[in-house]
Amino acid sequence: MEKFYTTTAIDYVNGAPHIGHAYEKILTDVIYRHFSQRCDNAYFLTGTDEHGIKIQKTSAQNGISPQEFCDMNAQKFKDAWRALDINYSQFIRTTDEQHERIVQKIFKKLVDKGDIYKHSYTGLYCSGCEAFLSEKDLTEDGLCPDHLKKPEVVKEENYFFKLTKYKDAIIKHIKTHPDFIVPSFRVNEVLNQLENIEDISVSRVKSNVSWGVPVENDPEQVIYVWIDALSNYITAIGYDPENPNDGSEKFRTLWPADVQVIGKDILKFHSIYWPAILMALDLPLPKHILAHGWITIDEAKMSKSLGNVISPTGVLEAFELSIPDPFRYYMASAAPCGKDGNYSDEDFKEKVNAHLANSMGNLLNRTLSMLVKYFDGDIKPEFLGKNELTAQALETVKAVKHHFDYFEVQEASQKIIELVDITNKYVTDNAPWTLAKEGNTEKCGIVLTNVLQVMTVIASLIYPYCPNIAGEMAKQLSYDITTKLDDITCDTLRAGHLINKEDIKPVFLRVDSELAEKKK
RNA sequence: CGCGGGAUGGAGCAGUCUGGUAGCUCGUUGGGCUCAUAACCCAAAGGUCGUUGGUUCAAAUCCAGCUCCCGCAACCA
Repeated sequence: MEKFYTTTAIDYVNGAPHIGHAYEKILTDVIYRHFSQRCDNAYFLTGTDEHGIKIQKTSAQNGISPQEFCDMNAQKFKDAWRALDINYSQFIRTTDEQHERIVQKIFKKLVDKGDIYKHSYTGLYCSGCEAFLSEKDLTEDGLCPDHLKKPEVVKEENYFFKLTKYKDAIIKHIKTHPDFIVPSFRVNEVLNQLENIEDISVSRVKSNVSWGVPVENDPEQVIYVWIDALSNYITAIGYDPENPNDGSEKFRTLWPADVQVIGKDILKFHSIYWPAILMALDLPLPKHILAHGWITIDEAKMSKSLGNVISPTGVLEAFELSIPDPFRYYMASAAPCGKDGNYSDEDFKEKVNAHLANSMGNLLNRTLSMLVKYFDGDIKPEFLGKNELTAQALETVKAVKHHFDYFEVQEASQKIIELVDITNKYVTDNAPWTLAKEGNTEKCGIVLTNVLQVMTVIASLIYPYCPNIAGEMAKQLSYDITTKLDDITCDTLRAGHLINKEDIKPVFLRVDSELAEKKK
């Protein structure tokens, strides 16, 4: 694998980031970090969508300019992602100068090509919504459901994109690329939607929406969200519509994206509108569109113990966590690929304590302690070697890679914990403490060395979910956490002195544990 | 009859295509171990696999009907 390019949806900055935004970023970050362990050129784009009527109105209500408002809110997203260790390569804002300039050129190119045309149409306009409504949106009395006002018949001239021109090509693409839409159970939904598509309006009259990218040579029109927001995935990396084959090196290397992660609510735009735009630009389509589900919250439970957990960092604060790893782990393993998951603080505590502290963290801790106790913290060369446990670890690496190939992030995490459990059982079955007492030094050493060797594999595998914990594990194992997955052969452990007693630290303490209490 | 998914021990899920001892994670109870983070290992309890009927020597699994839940269709991450 030479490169891996992944994106998230860009978030609308009208409000503050919440747990749902966070879920998508964590999911994508885990995927990104995994593939960065499998290739040298992994790239992760995220960002914010900042134009449109809502921003215009909200900023006006707050008495500041739209740009100031966007600056303020975009920063909130960046802060949240920093707190969660979202390791994006680039953060694009649709108000970036480069983005706006390229969007104008994309628009012009599509106009020149004839795929965007000007068309006047008559519609039902609600001044409360400041938007056109279709008849099926209205109440039985023909009123706007939100404002209970009768919409006016208004004639407006806008630009339209010839979506229908690409209908057959998109259907064909979806049918010939069954893994284009992930998970596959969404494919039928999209094919159904495709049956009823019409050309889409891609501009707004400036007098209605002024906060947007103006159409070149037609200052009365502003480019609407489809072209503006969707194209961020290519403008960010230097697409040049005037010279696509000679665009930036970065663009030629990275495009097409390997996976674009989005919420299931915007699947239609990413599996129909976006491919059509790309086809119109003669660009290849992304390899996969991953539509994730929602994280639902048991609000009654949440509000009782945690207060407002809507904020992405709320969970960290509520449990006084200094690292985001447990939250990341929980989120990434909360739901099967594409399905909804549920958050509850009870479940969070249970899973995180059981998997990260009791099983994984404690396994490293108990093994290192024995190494110090029985071998002064030394790895003796004669104890290095492979056995059924290390073979099992290599099998797990294979399985995890396989799951990530299908973006089965939860399933992959289960495989990792399975390996941890097997290893814990291996320790208990072989009882190194008994071997030591019996004077069976060699077997004792071999058992401990095998376990520590497997711990380096576990550190690598858990790294995408828990980068800090993995880093701490690697530190205590003198292991290079940047080791590529393909290079894992279970002989990374080196003979010599490994660790002193005072350097053995729990990599993750149970939430609510006594030790954690003492540490405060 | 719009399209699609689902109903499995206390919770969340796998198993259904390719019928044949109902499995996993977490929780509960008992035991073991004593290296470790009240941890780890073992065992047990707990399910007539939504419902009715059919096919079969045999159905969670195949077929038909029914009930309930959910997704999409309808700009919520």
